Amino acid sequence: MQAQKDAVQLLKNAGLRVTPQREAILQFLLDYDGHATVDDIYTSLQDRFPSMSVSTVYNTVKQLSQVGLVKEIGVGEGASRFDINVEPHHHLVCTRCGALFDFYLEEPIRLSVPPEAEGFEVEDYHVEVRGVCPRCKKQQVS
Amino acid sequence: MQAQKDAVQLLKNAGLRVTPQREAILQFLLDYDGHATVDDIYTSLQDRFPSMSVSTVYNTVKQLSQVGLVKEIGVGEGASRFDINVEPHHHLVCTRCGALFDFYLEEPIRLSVPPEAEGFEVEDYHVEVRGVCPRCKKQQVS
DNA sequence: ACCTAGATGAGAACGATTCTAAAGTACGAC
DNA sequence: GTCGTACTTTAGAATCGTTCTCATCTAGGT
Repeated sequence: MQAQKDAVQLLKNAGLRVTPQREAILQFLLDYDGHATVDDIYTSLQDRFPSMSVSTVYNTVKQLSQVGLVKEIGVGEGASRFDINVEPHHHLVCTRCGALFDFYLEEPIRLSVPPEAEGFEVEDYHVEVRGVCPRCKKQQVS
Repeated sequence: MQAQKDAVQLLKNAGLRVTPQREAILQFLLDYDGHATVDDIYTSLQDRFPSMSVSTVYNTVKQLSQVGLVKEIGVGEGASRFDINVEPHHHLVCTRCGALFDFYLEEPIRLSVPPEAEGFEVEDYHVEVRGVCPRCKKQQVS
């Protein structure tokens, strides 16, 4: 019950109401090893919450990301993914199978802002590296 | 007629059939100052091609990007944008108004690939910097 | 126990994109 | 120049991810 307590506590600390659905969704993300989509969450919780609506999942992950408990990552094609790792980090995306890996930059980027964007106030940035993951490289019919 | 010749020539060189629609779409992108969406292209060419279908625009931009004549950029929310600038470059996105600016890195990124992704073959990468553009900063009710 | 702001659920609605199938056309071969 | 065929276009349906609506429900303070 330790892990379950954590989800409840995190919600409370964030000032969010604790509902069974939220608790389950946050707990799912805490336990999930990877980057879950809304559909991953929704289908995985079907057993426990047969009547939960997709809207609830969308609402919840949106709120969780607003309070900084999860991070939304929208890379490549298809659905957004949600990451319990909220430290600034970046992603490798496999262009063959869509697999996603975290990575960190050895040093922050240095950018030269063009004249038209003079005064642009940087909030954060994200690097999306595209390529072929090791597994797909093996299966390659090169 | 110089510009028009260019589009035709580019298509031929790329090994694509030259149709009036393709020529117009490529020409539109060559002339367009910025990052056009499919809808920008579609609505702008309504006058000249009243019966052109959105599918044609999608098909065409997909082919143009396959042969490297344009680059698809999918940043932030909403529709993909298409860029005639195919040099490697990156983007500033305004989180308020969605405005998009090109920028270049002063030096390439250095990344440390995590163990799970050992052997990942990098094809290319794209940096998306989020923040507030100068125009929105002025209008801010801070 | 009660009230009420906020959360949930079902399904409709939406925007971007892809698919389908039928009709049309570019362009190489003759 | 004409012909044939593989490729294109078109219109609209279909799909996918996401948001919206609104009636019902509930968490949590009083």
